[in-house]
Amino acid sequence: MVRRTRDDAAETRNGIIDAAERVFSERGVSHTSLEDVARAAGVTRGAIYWHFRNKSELFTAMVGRVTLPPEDMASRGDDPADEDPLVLLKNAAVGALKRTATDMQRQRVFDIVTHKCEYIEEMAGVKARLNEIKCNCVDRTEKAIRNAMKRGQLPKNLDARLAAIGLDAMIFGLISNWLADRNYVKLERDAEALIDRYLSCLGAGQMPKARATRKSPAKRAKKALH
Amino acid sequence: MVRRTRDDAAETRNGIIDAAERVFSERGVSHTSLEDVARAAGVTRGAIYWHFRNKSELFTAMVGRVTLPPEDMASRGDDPADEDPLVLLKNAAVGALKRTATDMQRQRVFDIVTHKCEYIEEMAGVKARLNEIKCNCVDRTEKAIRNAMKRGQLPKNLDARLAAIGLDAMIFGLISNWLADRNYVKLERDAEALIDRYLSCLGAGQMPKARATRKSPAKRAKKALH
DNA sequence: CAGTTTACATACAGCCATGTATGGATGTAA
DNA sequence: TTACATCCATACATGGCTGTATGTAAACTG
Repeated sequence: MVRRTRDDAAETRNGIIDAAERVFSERGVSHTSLEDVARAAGVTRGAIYWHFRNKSELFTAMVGRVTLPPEDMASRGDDPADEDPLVLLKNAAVGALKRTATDMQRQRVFDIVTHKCEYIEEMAGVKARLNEIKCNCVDRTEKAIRNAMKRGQLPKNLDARLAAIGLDAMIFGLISNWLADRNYVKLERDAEALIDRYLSCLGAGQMPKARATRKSPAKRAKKALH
Repeated sequence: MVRRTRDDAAETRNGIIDAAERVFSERGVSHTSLEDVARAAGVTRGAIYWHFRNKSELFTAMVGRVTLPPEDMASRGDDPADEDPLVLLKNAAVGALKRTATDMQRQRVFDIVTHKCEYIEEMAGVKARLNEIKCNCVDRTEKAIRNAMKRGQLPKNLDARLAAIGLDAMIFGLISNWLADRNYVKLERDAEALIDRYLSCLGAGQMPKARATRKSPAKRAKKALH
């Protein structure tokens, strides 16, 4: 009954979203009532309805609070001034995978987004955002690949668009599958090898020593990395 | 009120599942009531409760009725007797993608499974099946890659397990993204190029002429295909 | 051709979630 | 210090969905 200050109110709001993350990831979005969220947050539905119009808006706020893996791939070599776009792209991809593997909050939210909610018209807002993130991600990956082509790191006749689509699809698939079953792959351990293979493979046609061992491109990338 | 024969009953049952496919893919699984399904099927809830214990069982039956993309990759070169496992694997992957792009029913059901339902304990049964399908898929892909290595189609030091995981993740990611946005990629048109790139890249280290153009491995595969 | 089972439709009871309305206590501004 | 806005709890009304119980006509069985 004690009325709180503005900061306390913000804390309450964050607490509600924290509770929503936990409960949503346990019971799924549409199977959890706002009463469930309220109990988990130690408040009543009144508090939730004060901060959010309904469950949908709470969910949107929850998703909007975190950085999702696709948009986590910042500075990925899509700037023409980048000197080694291929390594930047690799680091961005591996970093996104590893951060996903270690950041519990991002795990929970991305798990909710991929396995614990249903995309119907009511969710058009969140779906639009996710879609925009994805398109943006592919576009920037494509640019990075194109830069790498210009700098001779990748063959000239590569279809940059398809290469970008394939890479992002693989990353998404890896995270999605891993979230569904952590034993599926040791994400943190194998992230670099998986990305390395894909990227170095793209440039296979350019690698003179490629014949000796498939690892050579990866080694080159690793060397350039440090 | 007209009591039907056994065949009519089976038809009713199928009609219910057909209706469930449509309504689930429109409104999501947990947001559709059995009344919705009944109306769409032209029956009452009584008919549904006669054929199924509850919505969960109806959903399970719906999923069990179709062949999902991962298990659709039959005869993929995982038999040691296969002479050209790499081409078999490629055909299996491309075929699964193309069939997904053309078979409306498989599209609907896989879309429901990936974007229109929530995986909570209640769905443990379906989740377990999907997981088994996925593990089985990766295992067989790994065997095919291993066979290709034995036959000299791929380098000896390839990590077959990771290569299989990467390929399956990419296929899953492509289908999932494409179902969420059909403009994302022209799946049917680009399926072969995407798979070709991945597989030919795996073997890049073995290709003597790889330096000339990245397409050479793909060409070889295509030649061997016919 | 009677009895039984099948294949549904209809009717009923009950809960649970939602949204809103109301109350109340305290911060905040004048 | 008063007046108002903020922040949240409580109370209430409502509807929708579920599961089951019951009804019933036709098919099937002997």
